[in-house]
Amino acid sequence: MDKNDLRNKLISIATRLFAERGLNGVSIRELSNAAGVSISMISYHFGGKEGLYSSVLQEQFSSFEHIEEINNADAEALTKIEAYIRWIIVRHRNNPYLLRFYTSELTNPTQFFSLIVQPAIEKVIQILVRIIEEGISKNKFRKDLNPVDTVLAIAGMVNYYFLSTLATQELISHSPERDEVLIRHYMDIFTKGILS
Amino acid sequence: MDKNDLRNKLISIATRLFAERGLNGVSIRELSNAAGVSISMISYHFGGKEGLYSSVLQEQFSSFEHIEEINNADAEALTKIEAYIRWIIVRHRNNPYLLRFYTSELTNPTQFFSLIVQPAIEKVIQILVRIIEEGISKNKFRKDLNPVDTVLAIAGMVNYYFLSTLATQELISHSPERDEVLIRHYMDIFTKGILS
DNA sequence: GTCTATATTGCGATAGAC
DNA sequence: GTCTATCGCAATATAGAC
Repeated sequence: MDKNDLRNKLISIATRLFAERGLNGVSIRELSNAAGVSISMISYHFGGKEGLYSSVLQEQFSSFEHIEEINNADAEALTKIEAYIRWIIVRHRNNPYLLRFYTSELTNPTQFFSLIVQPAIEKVIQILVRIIEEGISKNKFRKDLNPVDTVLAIAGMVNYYFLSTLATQELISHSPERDEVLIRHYMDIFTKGILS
Repeated sequence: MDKNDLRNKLISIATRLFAERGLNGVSIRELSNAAGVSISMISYHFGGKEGLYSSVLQEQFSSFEHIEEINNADAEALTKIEAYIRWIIVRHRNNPYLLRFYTSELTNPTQFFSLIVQPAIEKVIQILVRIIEEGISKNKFRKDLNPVDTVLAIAGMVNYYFLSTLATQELISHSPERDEVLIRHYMDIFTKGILS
C-alpha cells in the first residue's frame, strides 16, 4: 500500500473511533485491526497513539481555516451572519464527528488544545466579532451590544442545536430537510427577538 | 470510616477525576489512591468502575429535578425564562464539572445515558417548551415561533457561554461578577433581537 | 468493612526479520 | 514499509485474611 494511502486510512478510522469513545477509549490494537495492518504501523507513521490523535485533530479543525469565505462578500453584516449559520450547519452535516472533538477538547483539553483547537475557535470568533462591530458602527445593530457576548449567543444557538440531538430527537426532527426553516427561525430570533 | 463517608468520598474524588479525564482516562488504582483506601473498595461499594461512574452521573443530574422551581411562581412567561437563565448559571457556578458530563454523555453516550441523562435533559426542555407555548397563547410571544427550536436557542446561548470558556477567556471575562450583565444581555437579545 | 496479594487480561512501544 | 514476536507495565477484579 502507498504510504499516504495507509496514513489516510488510519486517520479516517481513528477519527471515527476516537470520536465515538475518546482518546483513552481506543487502543492502538483495535485501530490497527480495523485498518487491517500491523500494530507497529501506528508508531512508524505517527510516532504513537497521541501522534495519530493529533493528526486527527489537525484534520478536523483545518476546516476552520475557510471561515474567511463568509466575510469576502461585499455584503451587509446581517447577510454575513446568515452565511456563518449556513457555514456551521454545512460543517456539522459534512462531518458528524467534529462536535465530539470540539466539546471534548473544550471540556477535557489534551496537550494539543492550545496548538490546534484554541487558535481555530478564536479565529472564527474574532471574525464574527468584527462583523458585529461593523453592524453596530453602521447603525444596523443596537449600540449597547457587547460584540463578544453577541457572537457567543449566535454560535451557541446553532452549535447547541446539534449538540442536543441525542436528547431531543423525540421532540423535534434534526433532518437536513428542516435546515432552511431552522436558519430562518434563528435569524428571526436573533434579529427581531421573540416578542410579538 | 463510616460506610457512607467512604462512599461519598469516593464519589467526590471520582467526580473530579472523571470530569477531568473521562471514564476511560482514570483507573480505579488512581481513584483509590486519591481517596487513601484500597483498590478493592471500589468493587465492594460500587460493583466496579462503571458502577462508581453511574453513581457520579446520578448525583450530577439529580440537580435537574429542581427545575420545577422556576415554574412555580405565578409569573409571566418572560420572567420564567429569566428564572431559567439564572437557574442554569447558578448550577454551572456551583458545579464546574456538570458541563463535562453533560457534553460527554451527549456526544459519547455511555450505557447510562438513556437512564440518567436523557430523562433529566428532556424534563428541562419540556418545561421550557410549555413556558414558550404559554407565552404564545397569551399573545406575549410571536405566533410563528416553534417552541422547541426557541427553547434550544435560549438553552444554547447560556450553555455555550460556559462551554466556550477555555477558548474565549482572553476575549472576555467569565467572572461571576459579570453574570448580571450577561443575563440582561441575553434577555435583551432573546426578546428584542439585535437590530437597532 | 477494609486490607494484601494475586490472577488474568490488555496496554503501548519496539527490536529485528524480510 | 510492513510484519511477527516480545518486553515491561498497568489495567480490573477477586480470594482470603483480619
